[in-house]
Amino acid sequence: MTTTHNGRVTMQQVAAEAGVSVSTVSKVINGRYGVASETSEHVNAVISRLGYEASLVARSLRNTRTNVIGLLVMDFEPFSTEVLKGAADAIRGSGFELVAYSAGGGVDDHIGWESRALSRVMGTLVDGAVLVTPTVTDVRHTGPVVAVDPHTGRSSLPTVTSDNLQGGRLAVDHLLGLGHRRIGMITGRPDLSSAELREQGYRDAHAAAGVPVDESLLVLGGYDPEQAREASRTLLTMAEPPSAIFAANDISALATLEVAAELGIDVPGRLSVVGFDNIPESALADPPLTTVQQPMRQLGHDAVAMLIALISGAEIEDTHLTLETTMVARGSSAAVGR
Amino acid sequence: MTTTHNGRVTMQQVAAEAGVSVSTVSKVINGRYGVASETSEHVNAVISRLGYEASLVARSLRNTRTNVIGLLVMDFEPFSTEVLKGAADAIRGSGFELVAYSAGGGVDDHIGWESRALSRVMGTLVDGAVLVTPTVTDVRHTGPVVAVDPHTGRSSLPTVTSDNLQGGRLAVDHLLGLGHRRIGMITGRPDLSSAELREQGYRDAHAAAGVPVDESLLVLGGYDPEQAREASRTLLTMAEPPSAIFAANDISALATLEVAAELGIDVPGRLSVVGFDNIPESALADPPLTTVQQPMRQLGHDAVAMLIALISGAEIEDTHLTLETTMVARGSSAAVGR
DNA sequence: GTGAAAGCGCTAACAA
DNA sequence: TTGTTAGCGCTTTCAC
Repeated sequence: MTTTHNGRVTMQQVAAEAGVSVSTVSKVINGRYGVASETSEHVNAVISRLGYEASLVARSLRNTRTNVIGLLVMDFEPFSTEVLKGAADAIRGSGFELVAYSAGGGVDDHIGWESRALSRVMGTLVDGAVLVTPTVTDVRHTGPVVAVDPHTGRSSLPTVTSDNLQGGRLAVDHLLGLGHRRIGMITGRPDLSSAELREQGYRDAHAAAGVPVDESLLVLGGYDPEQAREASRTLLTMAEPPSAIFAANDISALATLEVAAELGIDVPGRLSVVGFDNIPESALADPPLTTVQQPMRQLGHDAVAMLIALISGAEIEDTHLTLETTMVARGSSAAVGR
Repeated sequence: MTTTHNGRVTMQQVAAEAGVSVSTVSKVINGRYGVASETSEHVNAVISRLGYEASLVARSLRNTRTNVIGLLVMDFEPFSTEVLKGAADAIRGSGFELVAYSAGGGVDDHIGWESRALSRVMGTLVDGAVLVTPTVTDVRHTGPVVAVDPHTGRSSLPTVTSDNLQGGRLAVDHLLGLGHRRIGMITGRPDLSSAELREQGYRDAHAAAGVPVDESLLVLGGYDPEQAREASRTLLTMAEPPSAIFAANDISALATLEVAAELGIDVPGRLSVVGFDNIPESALADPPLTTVQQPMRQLGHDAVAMLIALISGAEIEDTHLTLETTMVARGSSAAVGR
């Protein structure tokens, strides 16, 4: 009995043990016709005795179809894991399996990680992929792909996203309604359409209220906690600091809360903070974060549903889904000067 | 130029385009010696022009080492995704990539999914795997494996888990301290050591306080929301219902909260509820859930760290890590009869 | 310095 | 009904 480098049981070994050829074993496993029921039973017995299971990799290499869907993320942070939960909801009972793949998040990988990840898995490991916050508009078309929270610009990819413009307005209208007139913004990842639109919502809200925008109050946060800390510090140590800050995502808002605490600034007494996403962690903050809720799980769910339809060759009427956002008022925002 | 069934660019195509052989392309990619720098440059140019990236699958099939670590879960629910976040933390900068694989969660897959998943990926796709809440004590040893929140019984696998006995005691001591004497328990998945120990903690706390345990007050919840709803209903519609319920995990506690609301039972006025895990969602509940915090991300982090050490062939002193739990009092528990 | 050939574990067309 | 063979995309001897 030949043994592989590692302990894995291969089809070879099953065949040898059962005294048949590999192809017979293959036929038994895949339920192909033309195998004597006796042989079949015997082979199955050997299979379960040896605990054999076909290698996903070898099978993928050979077959066009793998029945595996990939969810490609740059990193497993709160947003992408919420999307993942939704994707898992949609996978259940679909006959597909889900593989979530993190490209590693190497520094130089920041741009184009999705093309690389896609090339590595598409067509071999997975039948299609969901890309979460990709850094490019287009990927060389290698198979069915759906983007969640896509890159700016007209994308040729099917996309699923939240109504970020509306969300941005919601957040800033909330603050304006509380009497704030000097509202800082920690902006998001400039390459993502979501960040662009949230900022546009900020501007629209100001325009609608007739409040001029002070450009110095917009600081880049890049959806990144470290950058957002910097940005917060910049805003809060200005000569004339804002009385409220709208952060483009919850991670950034949470960073703002930390910086405010470090600087001894009372929230919401002297500073109101509003985030975006409503990641589960936001409710745990002190004070609990006021934020714009976007349906992250639904994003994942709908993206997978669309992808499965695409893989099945269905005609999709609308390949650009936009989901609603809602305001969630918690303890981090209050009327100005209260 | 040969084209594959799907749009993927293969090494074949790169070789053809560059006018060299596949093996030369392979050498260039892997930085092997014995390639003219001129050729190398040319090939690299073609590679980036075509956007080629080696297929993870084909490469895995050929190589023993893949530098990919697998995290195998039955389903992506709050607990496993928290573990995943921690695993991602540990992966960063390690040189490994992370693939999270959900076995699909088919009904008949409930037992033994991990053996199957493991066979499918180990030795080909991944160099080692973290198993989250496996249903078996032992897996045929196919390579480095670490279990998080393992099965009951002495496991031959390295494990990382929380101090569930202490956690169970913490929860019930908390309730006893509030004056509760009739405390129901919604138990967890009977095959998991965590569930067993949490229940033991419940019993120990009672014994220490000299309060007898009413066996009819322990109902199976299986860590499952649906089962936990049933269990809650059973407990709350008893002739003499408990004044407090300790649920073996937050998912179950959240279900209890729902059932209580449906039955018009005020929490914490007439019923106190304590969970276990402190998943982010627990703080969002109404009322916010009192719970035992276990370091889920740390579990994932430590499991991956141990796994990497194992893969590197390091000698591990202690292969059974146990992490501390702490009590988090929120709004769902209060003094009895208040 | 380069390419031809074998083989990783599997499936499918074809022969026996 | 069964086995032989070729080949999926890649890496690695080993000739040239």
